[in-house]
This record gives sequence, C-alpha cells and structure tokens, in this order.
Amino acid sequence: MSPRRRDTEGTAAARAERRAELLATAAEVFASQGYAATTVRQIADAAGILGGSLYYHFDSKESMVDEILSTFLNEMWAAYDRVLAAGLGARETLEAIVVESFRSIDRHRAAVVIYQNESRYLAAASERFGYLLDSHRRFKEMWMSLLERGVREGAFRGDLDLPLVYRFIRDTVWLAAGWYRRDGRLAADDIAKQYLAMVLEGIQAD
Amino acid sequence: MSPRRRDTEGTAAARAERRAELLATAAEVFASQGYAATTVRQIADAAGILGGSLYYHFDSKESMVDEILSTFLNEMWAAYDRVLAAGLGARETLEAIVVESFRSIDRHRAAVVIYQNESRYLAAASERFGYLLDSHRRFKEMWMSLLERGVREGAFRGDLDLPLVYRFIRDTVWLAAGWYRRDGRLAADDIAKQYLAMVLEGIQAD
Amino acid sequence: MSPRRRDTEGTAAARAERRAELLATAAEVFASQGYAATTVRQIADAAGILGGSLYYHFDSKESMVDEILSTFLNEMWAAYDRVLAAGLGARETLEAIVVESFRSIDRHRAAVVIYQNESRYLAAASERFGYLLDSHRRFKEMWMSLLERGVREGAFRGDLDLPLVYRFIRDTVWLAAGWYRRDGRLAADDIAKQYLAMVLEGIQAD
Amino acid sequence: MSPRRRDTEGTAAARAERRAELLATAAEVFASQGYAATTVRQIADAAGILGGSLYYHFDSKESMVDEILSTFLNEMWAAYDRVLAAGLGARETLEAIVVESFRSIDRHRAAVVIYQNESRYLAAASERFGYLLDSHRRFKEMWMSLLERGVREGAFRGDLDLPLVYRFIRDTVWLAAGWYRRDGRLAADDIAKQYLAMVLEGIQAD
DNA sequence: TATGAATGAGTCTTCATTCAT
DNA sequence: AATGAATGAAGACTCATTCAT
Repeated sequence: MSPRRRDTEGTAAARAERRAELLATAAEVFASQGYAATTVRQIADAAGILGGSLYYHFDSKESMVDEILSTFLNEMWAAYDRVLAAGLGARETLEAIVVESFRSIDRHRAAVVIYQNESRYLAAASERFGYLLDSHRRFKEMWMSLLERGVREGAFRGDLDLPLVYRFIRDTVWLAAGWYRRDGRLAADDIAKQYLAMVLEGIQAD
Repeated sequence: MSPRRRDTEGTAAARAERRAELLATAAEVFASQGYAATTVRQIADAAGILGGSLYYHFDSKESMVDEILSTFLNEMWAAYDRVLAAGLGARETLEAIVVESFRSIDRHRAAVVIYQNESRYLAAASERFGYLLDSHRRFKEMWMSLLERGVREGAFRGDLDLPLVYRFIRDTVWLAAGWYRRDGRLAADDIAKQYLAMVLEGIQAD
Repeated sequence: MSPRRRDTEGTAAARAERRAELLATAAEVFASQGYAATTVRQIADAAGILGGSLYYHFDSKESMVDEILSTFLNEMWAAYDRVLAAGLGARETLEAIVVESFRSIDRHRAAVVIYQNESRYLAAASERFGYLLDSHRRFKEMWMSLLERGVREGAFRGDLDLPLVYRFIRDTVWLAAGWYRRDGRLAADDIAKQYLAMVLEGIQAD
Repeated sequence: MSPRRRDTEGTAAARAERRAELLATAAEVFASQGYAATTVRQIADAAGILGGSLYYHFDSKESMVDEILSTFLNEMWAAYDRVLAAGLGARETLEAIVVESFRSIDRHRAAVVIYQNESRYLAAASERFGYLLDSHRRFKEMWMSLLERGVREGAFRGDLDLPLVYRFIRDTVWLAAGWYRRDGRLAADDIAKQYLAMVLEGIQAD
C-alpha cells in the first residue's frame, strides 16, 4: 500500500464519515418535521454549516433521503432475509421478525419514521423511489405468506381476516418508531417481548 | 317564515354547503399528499376552480385544515363522551370506544389521516393548533385510566406495561384510516370486531 | 314635460346622486389610505355594499379617482379663473388665490389630498391622467407670473429666488388639506388670513 | 489585529455596504412611486438583481422601509438634539433647526419623502412603525415649545395661532424634499437661508 | 341595483440549487 | 470543505374585474 493510496483512503474514509454524520442529522430533521416541510437550510443549521455547503456532499435534498432510506432498507432486509433463511416455524419466525424490526427501529429510528411517513409522497414524486413501493410489496408478501403458513400449521387462529391481521401487525410494529427513545425506560428487546405478548395472546385476562 | 328569511337561510345554507364540499376535497388532498406538500392549486384543481377562488371561501390554507380537523375532533369527542358517560365496565367501554373510532374513520377518513400525520407539524407551526395537542393529551388520559381500571377490575392482564399497551392500541386503531375504503370488502363495524378480537384475545391459536 | 320624461330624469338624477355619494366615500378612503393601498373592497365596505356592486356605477377604480380629481380641478380652476379675470393688483390677487385655495380645501378636502399625493403616480400609470400634469404646469405658470408681476410692481421683495418662493407657497397652501377639518377650531377663511399674514409679513416680531 | 479578525471584519463590512447600497436603491424607488405601489421586483430591477435575491439581505419589503426610516430618523434627531442642547435663543434655535432640516434633506432626500408620505400608512399597517408616530409627536412638541418660547422672548409675533404656525413650518420645510436635487441650482444651505428669510420676514416688500 | 361566486394576473416570499472564491 | 451571494421557479395570497342571477 503506497502512502499515496493510504492518503487517498484516509480522505475517502473521512469523507464517508462526514456524509454519514450529515445524513444522520438530516434524518433527524426529516423525521421530526417531515420531508416536504424541511428546508435544506434547517438541515445545514442543525449540522452547523451553511445551506449551500451541503451541496459539496450531496447532489440534492432528494438524494439525501434516498441515501438515508436505501441504507436503512438494505440493512433491514438483510436481517429479515437471515431470519427467513433460518427455516423456523411460523410462530418462531414471527417472533424473530418482530424482534428484528424493533432492532431496526433501535438503530435507524429516524429512517423508519421517514419510511413510514414519506414513502407514498416520495414514490409519487419521482421514479427513483420506486424501491420504496417494492419494499412495501415484499413486506406484504412476507407477512401474508407467514400468516397463511401459521394458520396452516395451526400456530395462528383461523377465524381472522388475514389481510386485516397483516395491516394490524405491520402498523403496530413500525409505529413504535414514532415514540421510541434509545435511552427510554424500555430496551428494544423488551418492547418486542411485550408487543409479541399482546399480539399473540391479547390483552384480555384469561 | 317570511320569504326574505327563507331566502337568507337559503343562501347561508348554500354557502355552508359549498364550504363543506370544498373542505371535503381539500381533506382528501391533504390526506393523500401531506399538508405541507399540498399546494393550494392542487386543492383548487381537484375542486374544479382556480387557486385564487378558494380565498373567497377561506382565509388561508391553514384555516382549511383547521376547520377540517376541529370539525372532526368535535364530533369524535362527542361520541367518546357519550360512551364514557354510559357507565360501562372497562372491557365494554374499550369495545365501544374502538367501535366509535372505526365509525369516525368511516365518516372522516381523510381528517383522521391528517390528524395522525400532521398534528405535530401543525402544532409546531402555529399556536392556533394547540387544540391538537390538547386532544392528544385527553386521548392518552382516557386510555390510560381505562386500561388501569380494566387491570384493577380484572378485565385486562396485569403483566403488561400499560404505557406500551396504550400506544399499541392508539396506533393500531387509528392507522386503519390509512387504508380503509368505505366501499371496501369489510364494513367499519366488521373491522372493529376483528380488531377487538385481535387486541383482546391475540392472534395465537389456543 | 311628460311623466315618462320626468321619470327618466328622476332616475338619472337619483343615479347621479348615488354616484356622488359613492365618489365622496371613495375619496375619503383614497385620501386616508393612499390610492394604491386602497382596495375596491374597502371603498365598498365604507359604502355598505359589496365590491362587485361598485362596477354597476363605475368602470374601474381608475375612473373613480379620475372623476374625483377632474371634478375638483374643474371647480378649482373656475374659481381661480374668476380671480385672475378680476384685474386685481398682484398682492390682492395673491390674497384672493390663497383664499380660494382654502375654500377648495374646505369643499374638497379629500380630493385635494389625493391630488397632492397621487398625481405623480397616476400620471405615470396612465395617459388618461395627463391633465394632472397640465394642471401642475398651469399652476406653476400662474404663480410664477403673479410673483414676477408682484416684484415688478414693488409689492413683493426682490431679493428672493422666485422658483423657491413658488414652491414655498404652493406647498404651504395645499398641505393644509392634510390636517384641515371642517368642524375644527378655525374656519377656512380664518386659516387663509393667518397664512397670508405669515407668508406676507413673516413670523418674526417687528 | 489577527488576519482572521481582519477577514471577518472585511466580510461584515462588505455585507453592510451591500445592504446600504440596496437600501439606497430601495429608498429612491419608494420615494418616487410610493411604498404600496412599489413592487419588490422594481427595487430588484433597479439594483440589477432578481426579486428573490433581495431576501438574502432583508427579511421583507417592510423591513427595508423600516431600516431606511429608522436610520434616517436616528441621524436627524441626533442633529436636532445637538442643536437643542446648545442653549441658543429661540430665533437662533429656529434657524439652526431649519438649517439642520435642509441638511437632512440633502443627505437623506428619499428617506424624508418616504417619511412624509408613508408614515400614516405604515403606522396603521403594523405596530413596528409606532416609532414614526412617536417621532411626529416629538416633532410637534419641539416646535410648539420653541414657538412658545420665541413668543415669550419677543422674538416671534404674538398675534398668530401657534398650532397653525407649527404646521406651516413643518410642512414648508419638509416638502422641499419633494423637489430638492443635490446637483440643483441651489445648495441646501442656500435654500435654508431663503426659507428662513421668507418664514421670518415674509415675502412682502417693506 | 346589488349579490355572490369566480377569474386571472400579479405580489410578496420561500427555497433548492449554483458557483466564484 | 465551506462561504456568501445570487438565481429562478414555485407557492400562498390579494385584488380589480366580470357576470349570471
């Protein structure tokens, strides 16, 4: 490794780190104000630089959300895929998926909020966000086949409307991103456990 | 009733009707695109008039959402208050509240979506939307005391974290507004029944 | 005179009267807010009708000021012309002109204010107001020749810069319209007398 | 002085200079067209930039006039206060005040015109312009007490209505801003001298 | 005569983006 | 890497004007 190359790598790494910092800042602002209502200047203020300076790092506001969301989704689907590849029973799979979801929320809270709130708007605004719809679709397929398998295997009740159950679970899990705080009273895994208890057994006393 | 008075009433009623029409249109657009991302022109296009013409009927874009949301909230709280005043047991109260919530979704789908998505943004943007935060607060109080009572009365499980249960139910119920269609497969009351089954008994087979 | 004709005359007279009323109202609003800053709706509000209704009587906002100003100027110049035709000495002419000016202010306060404040703007906005510039020009000629004659005749001091004196008097007289009230402490003729004392003799004690 | 600091000062000074340039341009346009009738675009055109670019330097059209007027008034009152603090006799004070007024006109012609024409409108439009009314009030007090003192001291005639004299002088002096040109035939101090001759001694030949 | 609803051009303002330094 | 000044398109809102009733 030549010094030249090491230097280049150092600079590239520094640049990547700065990008990541700025994206984290941007994600927080997008999550709390909404993408459309967030100005580039607000992001820059939060990062302590001037509005125009962001354009040294990113092409556009759009490419910022894009990077935030695609990074998050890649990581999340990698985790899901590991679970799905493990060959567990329907109930165990559901539990593992829910646990992974809360871990995603733990690691990418802001990105999850943005994904929840802005997917429809972004997908309508530009083709570049088509992958958001793909993700939603894959999501639905994953859950529906999991639920159907669970009913077949006798793990889940057969008297419920499955599309309804799907939406119920989907919404339920992800919306926790709206209020979750990393330093809050409950850790992500604890929340997952409680959610699973509610979803599987209900809140009614026996 | 003199002709004069009938005439006056007639025009006042016509005016109110036109307002309601335009507000319904605006609510749909706000719900589907988000408040900040919606332009006044889009609302006007949807209503078949020009952008400036909306200002004959309304002071501002802000006052449109304001009227949409406050109308909805007034009606919803009136329904809740009727339930709460009925003196039912905790479980029956919960069922009735959920049923009323789905009826609200049925009657004010777009307003519910806006309430869900834009409350935080609007409240931050202007004091005039303070009532949205008040409503959220009342909501929380209502649910928390209902859940606490249910645990005391032995109707609900005692091993769950109540603030978590509160959020779980809140999110669960209202998010249905995101996908509910009046002419869909299931009627509002059917959806309520299924939701109650899931929330109370869980999705697990016995 | 046939009844038909009398009726027509009655209507025409009534119409003219209504126009005059509305113009008086409009003049007050223009004078107090400025022409550009006055909306047609404000005039209509002040007249107790709706904005669109003004267009039954007048072609446009512009034609309203036009009529206000030209009516006033015609009357004022008629009075000036009577004075100028009387063949008085320079000093007596000056006195009579000042007195007539204060009478104009008394009768057309609002129009005078508009004339003072808006002439330049209106003349720049449309050729139709060219007569305003003509009036200013005639004004200047009248005063300059009066002052020159006065100096020649030994009635006025010869050591002053006449264009300066002209502006001094012009401004002095007309600006009284800005504060004059018909029901105020001093009548128009008293004010004229005091103004003449100041202009002719100065405010210095002998 | 460190290079860093010099640099900061340099940019801050450059910024202030640009603001001053733009404000001078804006003042000219406001003075010639009237505030309400002036569009932001006209100001920008006159400055050779685009309409939106003005908002990099100023918050609003309103804040532009605000800065123009308050800068002018501060300077003018500082000059008046110096005169008033000098302990001169009434006549000498009046002369000094008039001279200072014409110097103000010389330095801030456009601002004076705006102050004359738009004070009432601006004060009615927003509380932020309350200081304009304060200035008018102080103005009146200053003149009235000066005139009263002059009459007591025997410097000014006692047979005139003082409020009338006050208005006469106020109007007289300031309206010169309407036609004064820096490169005109007469310098500001010459005009002051002539005005004082007229006001004090009158235009009548002895 | 007047109303009420709408038009459409124009205003102020915002904001993503560019670019010379 | 970042600044600061500017661009230019778009947005909310205003208002003179029109017209069917």
